[in-house]
Amino acid sequence: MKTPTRKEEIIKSAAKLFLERGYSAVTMRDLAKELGIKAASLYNHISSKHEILESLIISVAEEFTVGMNQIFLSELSTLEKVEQVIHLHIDVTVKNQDALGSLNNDWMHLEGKALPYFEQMRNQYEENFRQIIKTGIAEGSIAARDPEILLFSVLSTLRTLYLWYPKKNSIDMQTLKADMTATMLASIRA
Amino acid sequence: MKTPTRKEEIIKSAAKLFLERGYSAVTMRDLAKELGIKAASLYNHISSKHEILESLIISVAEEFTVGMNQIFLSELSTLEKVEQVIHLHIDVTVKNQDALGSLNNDWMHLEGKALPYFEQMRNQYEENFRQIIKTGIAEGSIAARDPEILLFSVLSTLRTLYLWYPKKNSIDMQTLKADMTATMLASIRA
DNA sequence: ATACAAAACTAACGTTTGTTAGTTAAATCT
DNA sequence: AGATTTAACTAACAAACGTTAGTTTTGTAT
Repeated sequence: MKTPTRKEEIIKSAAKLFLERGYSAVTMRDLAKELGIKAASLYNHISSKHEILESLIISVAEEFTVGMNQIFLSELSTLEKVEQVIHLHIDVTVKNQDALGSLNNDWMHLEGKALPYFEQMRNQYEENFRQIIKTGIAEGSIAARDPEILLFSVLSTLRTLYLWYPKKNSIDMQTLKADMTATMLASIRA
Repeated sequence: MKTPTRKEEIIKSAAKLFLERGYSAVTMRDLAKELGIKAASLYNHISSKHEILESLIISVAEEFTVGMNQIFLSELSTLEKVEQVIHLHIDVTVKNQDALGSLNNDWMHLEGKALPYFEQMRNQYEENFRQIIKTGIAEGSIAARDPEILLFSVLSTLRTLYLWYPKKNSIDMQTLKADMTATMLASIRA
């Protein structure tokens, strides 16, 4: 647990506010007030509001991408791969709770190269997941329903976890993983 | 198909832009440009930006509330109730595609009485759904897992449908309802 | 005590924001 | 045709926006 730099503290506070109100509705003065300083002081540590959004979203997106690629290229069975994806999602979400708000709702406000870069990661991620599901259907381990519906059904739940997890921290990590995995596997299993 | 009033056209355009960029990121000048007029002209038809958001969100929320109450109070079996809720969600989503963006992401920007009113409807909706699920678990028709996880899993998928449906309009309504219902019932069934 | 770096401050900038006031053009009704 | 309604316009406002420049305070190391 190294002590965070001031920049990291700013980004963390920003993530929290972005989650509550959305990127566009949070002003630099709001963010400054949250930290007990003036808006201009923020610029000793960060170069723009956009930089904050970018560093929030891109780092988490890369974490998802790396994890998914690893699973996709592994030698696991199809259902084991799905299970790993679920665990990946839970882990990344729990570790980056607030940032996931921006990733899900404010990615369209990314600027410059960051936007296509993000979109490409996101598409790649979905495509990998789609392939896993299609393979499962072909080999009979996953139900023969429309693959888009199966994909979107699982992905929706995973992507919305950030909204629910913080409110139900009575649930321990063990139960969360076990019950979520059971529920989602049941939804797609043949 | 009655011809829409100018006000309705404005609200419809607003819904589309709010969906794409979020309420706070859309300016009255953006909205005016979309309609081919000047920003000031909007105020001949609407009284404020907030009014637009409010009418978008509240009307759809009420539609959900009415539908859910009807199902909740019906004599159907638990699983039939869940099925009806799924159908309700699909119907309302397809009919109000764009407005669902605001409902899901911008409800916190509601002002005055509209905010607590919305929150109350939303809580009531979730509570009704929770009761249905708990009853199902008690009577053995629904899997004995954490009810919060079952609830959030199904609700997440339903609430995110507005993001997927427009992109996959190759899928016909018949298949959509059938496959979604099958998938989600499988996820919670005992 | 002095020097240096980190992090705050005040003041201000040019834009953009939602909105109002007052006026004009087009469409509909009598 | 004249009157009325509908819906557009131009011009402008005060407030809030992200950001810059220059300065002062605070904490740490010599």
